[in-house]
Amino acid sequence: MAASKDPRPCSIADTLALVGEKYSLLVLREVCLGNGRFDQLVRNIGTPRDILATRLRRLVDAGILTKQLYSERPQRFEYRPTQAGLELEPVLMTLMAWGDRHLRTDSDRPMVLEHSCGRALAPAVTCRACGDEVRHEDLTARPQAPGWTVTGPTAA
Amino acid sequence: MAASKDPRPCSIADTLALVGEKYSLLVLREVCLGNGRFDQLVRNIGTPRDILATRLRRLVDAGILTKQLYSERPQRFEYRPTQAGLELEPVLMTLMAWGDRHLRTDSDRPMVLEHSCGRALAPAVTCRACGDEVRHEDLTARPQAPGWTVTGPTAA
DNA sequence: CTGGTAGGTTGGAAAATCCAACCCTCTTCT
DNA sequence: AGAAGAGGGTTGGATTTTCCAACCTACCAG
Repeated sequence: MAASKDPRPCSIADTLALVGEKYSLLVLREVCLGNGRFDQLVRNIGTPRDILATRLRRLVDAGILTKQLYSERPQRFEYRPTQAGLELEPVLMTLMAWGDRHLRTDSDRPMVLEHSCGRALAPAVTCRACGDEVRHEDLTARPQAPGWTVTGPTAA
Repeated sequence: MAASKDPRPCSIADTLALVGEKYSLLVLREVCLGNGRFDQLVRNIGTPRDILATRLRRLVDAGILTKQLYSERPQRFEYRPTQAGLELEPVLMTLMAWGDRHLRTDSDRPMVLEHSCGRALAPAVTCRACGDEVRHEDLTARPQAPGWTVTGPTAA
């Protein structure tokens, strides 16, 4: 992940630098589902074992996963999300919702998340301040760093 | 992007197959900000030009971006999000919110999104059915495909 | 007619990925 | 006791992507 040149400073880019490599978010998906063992991860994600090992190290280093001992003898480990890892679940939910809507039909959904209210989860992103669902037209981007402008209808 | 073996069928994985390659979501970020020209993208993202060209083709093919002519002579193009592309903005918002919270201090934020309600956007993911903010413990995963289980506290 | 801008393409070196095979430590079966 | 797993990785070498600088085309301005 060579960060080229002098790109716009951005939390999206910084977050993707941690979890944007191939398979990383799928590891998080499985770990959030409770499938945190190495062989489960290999099977459920379909990743090469060596790549998985490097991703796991990276996610643990980043504080997104922890390695928990679940058996002393033989020593066996399981990966679990930290609080920070759990806070990435909204990213997974929005990705999943998009795929369900644009890449599949209603009858074709490979997984349904049921919310405690009893309905299948349809996630909406809302503004914590006013509660309204966030639409593109309601956003104004205000770059804080000098020199980084925004030209579109969303401009500041 | 070789999809190995026989992984869990999943809309997250399918969506990432379209937008999960390096730089793709940053392209979408810039395009959503209105910076859709080739050289703007190169400068703001810091991507090699050839990779950018490949990503743009892929995103246009996927129906996430469109290539708009904005000048006849000389022929000049600009990339813009389609409706489907705009519907990926929630992914960007949740990624940005995570980075702002975990990778930065409050005074250090490189960009602030202002919502039409007048406050800086703090996005929350809520259940469209009941309106509550979605917490990890309130979700139950129900795999629809046979053979794909979930073992954790989130299990079905 | 020289230089500059916009939007790319090309070729070769460097890095990441993929895959199969292997290793080590237990536990269980016979 | 010996053989066969299961779990959790590591290693070596072939393949694929990325990276980077240079180049190309079309047009416009001085």
